[in-house]
Amino acid sequence: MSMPAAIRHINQTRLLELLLHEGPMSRADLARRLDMMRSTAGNLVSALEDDRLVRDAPSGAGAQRAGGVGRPGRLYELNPEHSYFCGADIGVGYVRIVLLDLQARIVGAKLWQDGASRLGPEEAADILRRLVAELTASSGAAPDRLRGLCVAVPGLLDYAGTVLRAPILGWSHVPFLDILQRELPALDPILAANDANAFANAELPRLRGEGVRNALFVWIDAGVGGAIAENGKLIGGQNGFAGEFGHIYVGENEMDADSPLPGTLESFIGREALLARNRALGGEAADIQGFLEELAAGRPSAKQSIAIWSDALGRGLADLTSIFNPARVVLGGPVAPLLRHCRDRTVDAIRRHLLPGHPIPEMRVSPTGPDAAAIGCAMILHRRFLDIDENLVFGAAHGRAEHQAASVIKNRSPAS
Amino acid sequence: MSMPAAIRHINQTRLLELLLHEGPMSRADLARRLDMMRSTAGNLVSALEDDRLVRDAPSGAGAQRAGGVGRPGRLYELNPEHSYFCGADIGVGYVRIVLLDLQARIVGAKLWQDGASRLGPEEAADILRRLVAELTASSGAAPDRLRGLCVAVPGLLDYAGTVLRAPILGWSHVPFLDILQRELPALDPILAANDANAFANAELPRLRGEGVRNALFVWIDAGVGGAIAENGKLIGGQNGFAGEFGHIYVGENEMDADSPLPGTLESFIGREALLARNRALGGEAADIQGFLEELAAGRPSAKQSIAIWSDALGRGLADLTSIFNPARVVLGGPVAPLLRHCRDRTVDAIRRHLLPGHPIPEMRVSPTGPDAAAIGCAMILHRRFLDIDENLVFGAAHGRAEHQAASVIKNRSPAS
DNA sequence: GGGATTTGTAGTGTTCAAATACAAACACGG
DNA sequence: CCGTGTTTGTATTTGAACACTACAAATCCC
Repeated sequence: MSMPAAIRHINQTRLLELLLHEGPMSRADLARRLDMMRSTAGNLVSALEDDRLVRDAPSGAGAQRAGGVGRPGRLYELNPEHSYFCGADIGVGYVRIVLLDLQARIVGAKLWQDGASRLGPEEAADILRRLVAELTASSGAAPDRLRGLCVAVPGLLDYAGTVLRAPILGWSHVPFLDILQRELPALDPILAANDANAFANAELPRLRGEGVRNALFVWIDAGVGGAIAENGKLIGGQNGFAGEFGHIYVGENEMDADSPLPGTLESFIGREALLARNRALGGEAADIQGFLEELAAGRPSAKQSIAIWSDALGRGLADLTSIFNPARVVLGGPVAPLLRHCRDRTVDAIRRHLLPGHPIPEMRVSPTGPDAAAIGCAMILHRRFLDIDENLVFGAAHGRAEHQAASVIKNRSPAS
Repeated sequence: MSMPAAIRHINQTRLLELLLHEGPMSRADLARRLDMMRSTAGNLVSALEDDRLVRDAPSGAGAQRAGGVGRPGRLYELNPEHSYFCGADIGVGYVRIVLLDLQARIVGAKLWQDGASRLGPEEAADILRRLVAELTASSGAAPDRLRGLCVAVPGLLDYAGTVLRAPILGWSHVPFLDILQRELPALDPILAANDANAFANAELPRLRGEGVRNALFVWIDAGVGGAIAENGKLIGGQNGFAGEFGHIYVGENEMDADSPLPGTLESFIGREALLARNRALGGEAADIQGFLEELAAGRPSAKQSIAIWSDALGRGLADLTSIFNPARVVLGGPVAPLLRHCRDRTVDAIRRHLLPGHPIPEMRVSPTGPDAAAIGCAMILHRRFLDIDENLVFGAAHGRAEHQAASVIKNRSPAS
């Protein structure tokens, strides 16, 4: 990138991110926050307004600043209609899809369901094509403003978008990204991501708002996945496999007989493992809902099961805490709400396995609903659209392995 | 940073790093590699030459390019005498210190030893002051060219440079960085680092040269520490504690009775644990050297001990591999050479605890000698001196928690 | 209604990199 | 030994972007 253009790109990006995170601001506000001259900020805003990336904020919004002395400024905001980002989530018997606008707000969602059918990749791509078309139409999003699609899959994906294994779906070595790109040629950036990673991306903006930049995300469903945020960014590892917390060793008394790796976290705290232990102890629940009811009813089997669940989770999180030193742990997925009934025991277990004085991360259950993975996928596209393109600024040499897709030439303005 | 200056800073940095990693080059070479005009590269080189940061490469070096058509270029290199970086390592009964020049070459080293004395922090600072003075003098480094000191400590440090605990030294809650800054007021950037982290910094340049950007470093001495490199950079965590691999859980059959956390990796593979198990099995070795001799002699106790050591290490590395997906694992420290006698068994143990097809990291024993931690400390300073200062380029908002010391205003040219 | 205060904008200057043109240094071939 | 081709290094011009200054516009307060 020619160099003056690079610095323009940096300043544009800083301005757009500021509007995203802090809401409507005037040119003068922007100049102060970005530490530049008002004239420069004004120049940038004018250019961005010409590109329709920002627009006048509706007069009501933003609450003109309180200490109303001097000429009031005109407030600007990101133009939500400039771009839309589509995120999806494929599971057993369902496909979820959501649409975010440039302000990262949800403007629509759809759910396709079909009993217990295990979707094949082509079938999934076909459903996605239909859902994307319906959703953009019903949301009133101009089709040429759709800035890509990202699909979450409950399995292991490499950077090339190949699903190496997704046992729940019965997929193995499926070049899913290639299939998607073939079946949906109209959508330009298409990405595929692991579901636990997508979940983490849905949670990251909240953590950013709270100033938390180092966190662990643990997704507990049938299997156990996760992700690691260091300094606000997720870690990928050599092949994009980083964050597989389900296979760490926590003890000898596992429950899930089907587990290919005995003694691992997943075989203690995954859904089937929990329910199997509960049954072995005399319970009858067939799903998490039922288990929580048995727990509420005070059945000893349920109490004992959740105690073991809690101890295993604590053992695993203690290891992860001593490895990563996160400020927070966010649990997500259908099994995560169990934490609400054993938080103290879990924290105690973590503490017991660490040296005295070691900082214990805050434990949270994700407030995001079942759309979390789909939202996270859309967030990946959204962030990518607004991020600084470090390759262009620093030149390719500076590193940063390419994530999940070839470098997109940054051109936020449409061909206008 | 005023903006044209920022882009100048980026280009200067790219140029200096290119000279560092690839050796002497001409202005035309630089222009090609950095994708800029020859005139621009020439301008940059002239300015850097005025600041004495680069100089003509000695005519012998660099082997004027082969296809000798056209006017030959004058080769430039980093001026090694422009800056020196001092790294140190404090252990039980010894203090090591090394000096690197701007080309990251070792220009001198010193070792202070005194039996088994446990140094106090003030005492250590005092010894360091003497060693630094002696080393700069004997190396012929101009004192005003010394660009700081970084000291490794075998214990847990936070970003403020406080040693929370270093049981081997008997330190606890020691504000070591403050003490160093008070006792060595002449040295400007003074940092303190964990020894395993420092070790990792000594290994990073080699990995970079091999194109490995995701790696684990495991330091095995009395205790077990480590570090994680993601995309070429070490991970710190919320307080700088990330990389404490010694406390992950690997089983019930630990050996070190003194270990405060039973069942952890450290209580299986740390030096005392290994030697204790060997003795329990009939061996007599009092140190690693002795153990290796017993092993070479074929004593069953030693064979059995190293098998257990290997299995525990494999169990721990399997967990870490599934968590991080590193391309390589580098072992360092006095106990690391044991791997050479049980590599296959260790790799098998890792594989057994992972799902089939999961990539197994390459296992290496660090080739760096006992100076590794001190060298790594000096490397931290060296890299910091040559790195792009992202705060100045992106503005403070862009993030990146400050590492180990307040932001240094980038000014590579001395007050000349 | 006048003064204080803040916002937005226009014009000027500076610092870069890009582009171009040209002189200098060498190899090669006759 | 000398011209030709090739590459290097440098001088000059041009353009892009921000910093800075000055000033008009809009509002509040007294």
